[in-house]
Amino acid sequence: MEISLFLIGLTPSDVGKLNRLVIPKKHAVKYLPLINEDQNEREEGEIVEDVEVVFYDRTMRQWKFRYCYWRSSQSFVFTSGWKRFVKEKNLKERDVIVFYTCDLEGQSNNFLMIDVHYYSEDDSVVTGKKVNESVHYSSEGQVKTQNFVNSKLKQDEAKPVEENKGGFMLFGVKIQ
Amino acid sequence: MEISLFLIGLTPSDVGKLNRLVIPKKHAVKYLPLINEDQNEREEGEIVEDVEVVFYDRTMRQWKFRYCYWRSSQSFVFTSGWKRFVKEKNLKERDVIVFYTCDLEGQSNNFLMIDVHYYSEDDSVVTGKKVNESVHYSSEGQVKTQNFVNSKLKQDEAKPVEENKGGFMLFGVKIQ
DNA sequence: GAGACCACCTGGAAT
DNA sequence: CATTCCAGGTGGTCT
Repeated sequence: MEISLFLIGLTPSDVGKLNRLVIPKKHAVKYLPLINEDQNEREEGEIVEDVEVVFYDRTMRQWKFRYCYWRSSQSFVFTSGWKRFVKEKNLKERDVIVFYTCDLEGQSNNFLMIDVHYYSEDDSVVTGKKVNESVHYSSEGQVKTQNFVNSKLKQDEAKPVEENKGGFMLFGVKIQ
Repeated sequence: MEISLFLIGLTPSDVGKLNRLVIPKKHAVKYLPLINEDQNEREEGEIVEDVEVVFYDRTMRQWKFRYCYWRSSQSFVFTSGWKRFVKEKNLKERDVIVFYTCDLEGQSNNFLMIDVHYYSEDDSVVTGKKVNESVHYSSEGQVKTQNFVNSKLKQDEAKPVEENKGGFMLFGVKIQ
């Protein structure tokens, strides 16, 4: 089954000329590989300065991003590879990307997935908060956009979808 | 006594969002600390990439600027600290900043001073030249703005004020 | 040469 | 209050 890890609502900068995606720290430290955030960390811990992370989209196309920490702004970012993703997925501000881990019934071939949810005026949006914090969906498990909305994902919270006996859900489709 | 080193007439960019002040090269190389202008300069010459320069205004408030060379535009600039100066002095384009060195009668406590001359329509301006090159004053030693105009400073030229026996001039005021 | 990438910087907002 | 975070920037390097 797939487990939704976190969502990111895209800012103008995320899809603009800066060619980077800022990963909110709370998600970065929780779900992404450990990277060196500390100036004087040079121990055996195998903590590295940056790392290549690999995701798959719904078509199982592979996407690689350089994931690193910018000390000066104390922020976690995807750099290399992000621009291509934005262009080929035609991402715009307020679109939402969703990160999943795909756990295939105890098999060892877990992998990470990435998918996009294009912004629509129809989606209800919590007002008065910035994009990153205002993501939620009003539908009851209804597939609204690209056949891909997990119901009741609210307020940028990661929330596993419920398990289905005898199969698993992948991008809103039940696999037997 | 104080010695006027040079003037800079502020451009829109100097007071805008670029957060930098371009120092005309002729003044930078003549009056400011040597910084590394050359790609392959790595010798013992103690020439550094950038430097913090310290000035004092008429109230003896200290102002620090990062002074560095931008290879891409081949220009000498103040960066860090400049924006705060612009904001707190409420500088606008065509205002003029004046750099002084303050030489206290052979004492070793020389220091650099910075002051502002706010633009006024009354000031006659040489036409047809850009702001940086068109600075001059029409008054005959008359203090016009903020009690601070040194007379006959023309065409962006550095020109020492005449010495006064028994004291020195500081921001247009004779110190005994 | 233009664009992508890289390691920095900054101000405002949130905490 | 001070500190952290991060959206929006920068110049420089490489391709």
